[in-house]
Amino acid sequence: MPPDQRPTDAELDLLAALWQRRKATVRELYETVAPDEQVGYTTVLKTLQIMHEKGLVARDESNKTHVYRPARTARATRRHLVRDLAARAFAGSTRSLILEALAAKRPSPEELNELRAMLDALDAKAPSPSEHKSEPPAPPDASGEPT
Amino acid sequence: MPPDQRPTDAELDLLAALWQRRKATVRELYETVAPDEQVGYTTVLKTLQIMHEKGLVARDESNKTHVYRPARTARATRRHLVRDLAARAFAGSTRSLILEALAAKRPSPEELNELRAMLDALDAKAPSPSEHKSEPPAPPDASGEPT
DNA sequence: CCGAATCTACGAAATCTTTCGTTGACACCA
DNA sequence: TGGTGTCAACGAAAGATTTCGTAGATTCGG
Repeated sequence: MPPDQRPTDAELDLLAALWQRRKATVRELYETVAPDEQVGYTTVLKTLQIMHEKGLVARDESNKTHVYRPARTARATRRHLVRDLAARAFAGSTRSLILEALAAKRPSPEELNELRAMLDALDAKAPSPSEHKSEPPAPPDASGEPT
Repeated sequence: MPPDQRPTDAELDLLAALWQRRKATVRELYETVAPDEQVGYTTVLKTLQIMHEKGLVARDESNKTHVYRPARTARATRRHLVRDLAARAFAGSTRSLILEALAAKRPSPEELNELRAMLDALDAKAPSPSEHKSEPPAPPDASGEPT
């Protein structure tokens, strides 16, 4: 029953679309996703229904045409995915995941400065002991989607 | 035939064990992995055979007891996984993946300095145009496993 | 040489994921 | 009102992954 499963590939495609739109109908998602992936309308519908069962999305059923939205924020899901990948492929080390990500795509000088700024912001706040309670003071969300 | 598939979860467990040992027999991997995961010997064997078909591992068949080793370096596979996650969950942005990873586990001051050093090392080498040819000048592998 | 232990290969069940066809409800409009 | 179109629900096929049992070969110790 853990409401925190890792989305499958097909599910993640839909989540990604939902992160951009905040909310959407099946048809909207179908039209967004169908050009890339090669899927039919009912496939999208069914996947959303499964995601709803799993608690990955919430939906508004007050109208005939249901409106879906992510059950968690993009940030929360993404963080979960990063942690999961760190656990499975980086022996639990988020740090070495970051190092590898840096190597994976060499950042531009601007991005390097941005990252530096991020690091400075992080140790400005004395390394807090509480790993679980408080959110790390929202680092600038560079992703473009709504938080 | 692309020899570059994303390892499945079960496969990644075995790969992780192989990254540590560099090479191992089925039994060794079984004993490594069985306590955590709950799997039988032949499951491990079968999975390795499949991984061999897929080109994820190579094996020495000169003795009756085959010896397996990763077909690619941990770094290459990890980088692939990072890129893949960036593509699927971060709209292709490795940078925002990194930012999320920083938020996921606040690094200690030492780690922050390490990361800073890494950034400095990166822009010391003028951002090379060639994205494909040369490896980024091996950043210190902080992961503990053999490269 | 014999039996026990160990190994690979293979097949197939069990499970999870992805896909789509069909059905019935409902809405719209000519 | 009746036809057309859109919708959710459902079931089930197709595909991928994970699991293990069984069979046959090899090795090893007595």
